[in-house]
Amino acid sequence: MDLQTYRRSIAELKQNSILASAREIFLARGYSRSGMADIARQADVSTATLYKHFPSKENLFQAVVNTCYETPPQADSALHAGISGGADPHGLLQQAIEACIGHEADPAHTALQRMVIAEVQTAPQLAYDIYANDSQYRVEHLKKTIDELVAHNHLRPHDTELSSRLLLGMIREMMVWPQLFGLEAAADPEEVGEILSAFTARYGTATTRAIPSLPDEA
Amino acid sequence: MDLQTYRRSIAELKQNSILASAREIFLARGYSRSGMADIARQADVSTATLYKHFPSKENLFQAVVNTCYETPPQADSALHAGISGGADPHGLLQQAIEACIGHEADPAHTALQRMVIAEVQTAPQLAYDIYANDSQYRVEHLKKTIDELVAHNHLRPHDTELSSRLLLGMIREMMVWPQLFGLEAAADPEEVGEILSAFTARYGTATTRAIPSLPDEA
Amino acid sequence: MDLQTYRRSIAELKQNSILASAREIFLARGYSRSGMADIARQADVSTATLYKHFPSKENLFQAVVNTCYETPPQADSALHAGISGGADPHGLLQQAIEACIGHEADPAHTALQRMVIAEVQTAPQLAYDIYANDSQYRVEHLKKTIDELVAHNHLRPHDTELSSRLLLGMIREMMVWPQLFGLEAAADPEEVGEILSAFTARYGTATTRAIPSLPDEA
Amino acid sequence: MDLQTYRRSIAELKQNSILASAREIFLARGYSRSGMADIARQADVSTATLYKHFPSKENLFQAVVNTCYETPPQADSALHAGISGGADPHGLLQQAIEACIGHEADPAHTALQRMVIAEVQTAPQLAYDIYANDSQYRVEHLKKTIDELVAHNHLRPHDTELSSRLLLGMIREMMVWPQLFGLEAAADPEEVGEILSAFTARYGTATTRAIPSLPDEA
DNA sequence: CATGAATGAGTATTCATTCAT
DNA sequence: AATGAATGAATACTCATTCAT
Repeated sequence: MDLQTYRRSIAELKQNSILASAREIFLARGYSRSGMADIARQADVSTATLYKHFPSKENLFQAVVNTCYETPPQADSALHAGISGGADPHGLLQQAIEACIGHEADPAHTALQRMVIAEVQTAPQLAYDIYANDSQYRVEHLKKTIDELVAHNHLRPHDTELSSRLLLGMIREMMVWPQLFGLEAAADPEEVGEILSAFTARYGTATTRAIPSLPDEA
Repeated sequence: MDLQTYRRSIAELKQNSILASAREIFLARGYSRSGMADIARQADVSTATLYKHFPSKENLFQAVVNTCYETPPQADSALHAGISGGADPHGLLQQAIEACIGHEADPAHTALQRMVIAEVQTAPQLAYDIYANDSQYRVEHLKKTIDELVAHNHLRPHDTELSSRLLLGMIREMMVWPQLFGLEAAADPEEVGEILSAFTARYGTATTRAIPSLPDEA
Repeated sequence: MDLQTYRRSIAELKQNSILASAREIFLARGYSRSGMADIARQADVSTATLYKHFPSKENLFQAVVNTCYETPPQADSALHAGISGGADPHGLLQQAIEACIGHEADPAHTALQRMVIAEVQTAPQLAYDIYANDSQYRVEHLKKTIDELVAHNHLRPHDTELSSRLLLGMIREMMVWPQLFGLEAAADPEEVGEILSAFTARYGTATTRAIPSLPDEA
Repeated sequence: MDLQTYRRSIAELKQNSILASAREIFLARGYSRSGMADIARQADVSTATLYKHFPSKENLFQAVVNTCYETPPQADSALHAGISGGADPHGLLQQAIEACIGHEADPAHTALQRMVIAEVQTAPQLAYDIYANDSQYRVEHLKKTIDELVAHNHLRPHDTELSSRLLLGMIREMMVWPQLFGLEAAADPEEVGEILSAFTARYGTATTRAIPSLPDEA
């Protein structure tokens, strides 16, 4: 039985090595320009071994994509701590937005999206899954904060699902879209501030709405 | 000299034929799955002729992408006519948004974006150009309307460049993003309405801002 | 010693298991389309064990082919019983022919022949052995009956080795040859009758020869 | 137009070169052990060119098989000349048999049959075609002579289709079967004589039947 | 100047065989 | 002694690009 465990651990090591190699190469070159031989070489295994672990290029690709979504659930304790302690509602929203930016601005994440987008025609299901998973993930994250603020009367009750998406859209326009086309996009505080203002202008209560104003309004 | 003109016209015809064929095939199959031989066959020229006109696949691809942006600037006469005639400001904004949606929802446009995104690593300059051109085009279109509305005091003075981008971001989140991942996305009037409300809430004057309200506000 | 015997019996079991598995797979798919891994899996042993028992694919193939010829010689008691009891000589010959057909029509037998023929260039000795073994087997079977009939004066004395081969040739033309090429071949009584007639016409005595006549002979 | 003819002639040369190379390699090694690269190399073309001419290995194989059956129709003038001139009926039959042997004993023919037999499971239609074509060809050839002899009362009227097949079966047993298994088989005059005798014993008229007799008959 | 035939360097995938445990 | 993971060499097939005519 010891042998089995040993072998399993070895296999896991190799598999991880392959996945890492594949991830790197796929992200760097895209799906079709990545060769199985290259991936194998970089993972220090033979192509045959590679195929023992992943029966096809597509399969390997999917596995790579999946590993990119196995992110450990990050503690959102800061949020709850803050809201109960009467923390600044603007600060909380801003934090949520910046967290979202942090995720979306990850170059690996962008590269992954590029690949999936490139393979929509070939692997529509994968693209659908990624879209659903990804958008859902981001929206839920934002929505949780927004719902919290609504619950504490810092935002007016409304369709928070939709408002989250609009918020996400503004963030993406600023951060993700340029990156997707290869541009470096840094989070500009002014832009983040304007996004925040636009959001509170629509969904804030009298208090929260009042704070950020247009430059020309006295 | 006549012979030269004749030859030049023939060459132009062939070039156009090649471009049309390449456009169709590229859009249908994506860059890497498109073969030069297929493009040549469909364009009814030899591969050698194809290579005379476009010295490489990448070059041809760039040319194809460029042709897609040589669309004639459509007359927006309706806008100016409307605004002078005291037309409904909400209606005008909505028209602008819907025009934007109409452009972005074009499947060919989406396919093109997919391809350019897929080739960012290979052709970063092209991707940059497309991003700049495309976003600029859409933003300018929206900005023109917004500026017009500002000029007529239907919106408050503000950084319309930025507000246009935020507006575009919300539109894209609803329309472009799903399509990019292969999902069908239809323009939902409610969503469009909410986008409009969010925009006017932030940038509208007292009059325009008041009209659409959250359901729970009396 | 007990341990050794035990081990030997285990080894024999495995060997048989491997042979059975290999036989099935070889016959079903042919030599080159059969994989050692598949054979091992079906025999429920590891590939290494398989290679311990049979050092190469070709070796295994030869062993398989050989097992197919280790069929126990079936008792032809019916024959001797019949001939002493003054049984119908035509009936006896017909029985022998039909027994031959029965053997040759076995799909497994045909598949085996196909494989051996396919591998003549690779394993000429094996092919030679099979040819010798197989033809000898069939010829001897027929010859025994023929000799018996000669002994009882139902056929004239002659080179029965040669006549057996001619008889076998006629049978094979009707049964084996089509099957070898994948056609279904059923034993047509008329054809069998004609073979019989042809045989007795040449080798029969006045009595036996007379019985089956050409349609146009009065 | 001259260019076209030139190119066509070149293409034909290459195609023939490929076919010759493929024929040789296929016949020497069998289908599955023959590599397209080897065939291309021997034909002095690139694999890509090979694939331009024959879109797949199977296709090439079929083409090779077909070329083996494009034998020029041999003049059978000897037959008709002979029969009208009152030639020896035994001699005519013997000639037909020997012609048949000549064809069947061709090593290339045997190798071809081996290959087709080996690929029955993969290409059943091809095997069927070859079987039908080949057997039909041989049978017809024999049948023509037999019919001729019947017409001239040298053989009794009978089902010549069937008798041809029986004759072919005897020939094949002596010549083809051993060769198929890799044995050299030479035409033994005694055996041919016996085949002839067996045939005339059954189908000959009183005259023709009488000539060759069993050694033990006075 | 246009052609289409030709190519070489690649592609993913398979398999008989061996080796560390 | 048995395992199953590992391998290297091979396989059929493709494609962007060039060259002789």
